[in-house]
Amino acid sequence: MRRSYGQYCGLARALDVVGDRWNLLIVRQLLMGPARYRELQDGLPGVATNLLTDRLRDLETAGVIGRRLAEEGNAIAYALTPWGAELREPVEGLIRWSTPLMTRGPGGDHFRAEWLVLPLSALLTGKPAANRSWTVGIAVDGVLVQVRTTRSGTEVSPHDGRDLDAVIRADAAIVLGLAAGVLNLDDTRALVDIEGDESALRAVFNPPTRS
Amino acid sequence: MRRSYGQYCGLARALDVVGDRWNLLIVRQLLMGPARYRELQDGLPGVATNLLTDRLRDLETAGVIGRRLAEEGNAIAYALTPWGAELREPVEGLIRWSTPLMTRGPGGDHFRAEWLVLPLSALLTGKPAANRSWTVGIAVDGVLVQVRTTRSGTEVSPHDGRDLDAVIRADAAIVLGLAAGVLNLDDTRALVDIEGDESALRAVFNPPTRS
DNA sequence: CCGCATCCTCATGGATACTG
DNA sequence: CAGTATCCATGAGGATGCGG
Repeated sequence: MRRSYGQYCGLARALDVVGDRWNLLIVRQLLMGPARYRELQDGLPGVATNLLTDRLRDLETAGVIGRRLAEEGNAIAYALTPWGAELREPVEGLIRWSTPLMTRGPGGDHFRAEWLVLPLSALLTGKPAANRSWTVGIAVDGVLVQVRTTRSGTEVSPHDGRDLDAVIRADAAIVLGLAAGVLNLDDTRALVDIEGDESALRAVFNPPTRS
Repeated sequence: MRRSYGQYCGLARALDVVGDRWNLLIVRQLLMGPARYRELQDGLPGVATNLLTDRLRDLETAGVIGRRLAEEGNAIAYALTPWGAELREPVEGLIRWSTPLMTRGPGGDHFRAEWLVLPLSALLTGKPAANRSWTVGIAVDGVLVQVRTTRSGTEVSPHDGRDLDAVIRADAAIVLGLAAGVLNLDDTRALVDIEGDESALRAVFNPPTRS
């Protein structure tokens, strides 16, 4: 663990635990589900193996993650503890805050379509619910993410094979702009490829009752 | 700025901006209002002057804070930009997450009563509103923080001199436990000193309709 | 292969002294 | 008061080794 701030302040103590470099990105990966060491390394381009090991130990000691035997074979899987899973709220808060940084586009940065699951969840949750259920697919870089809106809320996940009312194919920045509400479908018509029932996409991205 | 993660991911880009050591603690200080260099240094025990200067420059370049002339004299004051002020949400999320780390008590850590304003705001906001307005004082280490509940919400600030319906004097850990709902007034009777209308304190700490 | 541990280099952080 | 300058300790990042 990096040197403690030594302050009796909630933010300082939270950062003593998850403020070290890579820690919150490890949590991001595990918020999408348990993962093995190799999967974490793949999802965190640039992390050194010694750092990843160190951070996993630190987070385990602090009670944020746990190690257990993976489903298949006798390998190790890492997963969030219940307390660790509660980091979803501040992590999604930071993701919402980062919207101005994301709508600039990816530049030369690494990108994995799986990284869209959390931002879409953070941005779409809390929007007014549609008057019926819709399941739409968002295709970025050949990866299909699924958004399901019901009257009780919105959930985002990798595509599980179920029927989709519509699919939109676009760049990540466009998708995030649509989800954040800084872009709308009409303005981006030339930049997106739509199949299926377009009203489903409107229900997801443009809340039905705006006025 | 520390080396970028180089990931087109909202969390990674947010951390590229505010993930460096001390950055979020500087934001914490500025969430309580604009401050001068000296005040920041005082509120961040242990920070080296070169680091504070570096971080202030980084945050200014990124658009999180701004410099302007202070009210008095020709000194410089630092303040959050509108975008920087939006960090309140993720910061309060981290503070709420840190509750288990805080109820252990301060240990040997530095403590300033002003640091209670944000946690109390994060923990008390969103609790069911009382059926009338109350203004209570919370005295820790001789510093008086004021909590005002109205039907429209709860606001926390340093005491501004107005009349208080009640005052509670206790250790910081007790106060945070009460605000987080892991302690209640009846269990901590021996550890707190109460003046004034106790029902005002119950309205603030123990939501009126629990069942 | 997977899951690390070790070694090495260099950038960064921290403490202190100093200056316009 | 509001920072610079300097020095040293620490941590990050990359390469490689190695047991199961």
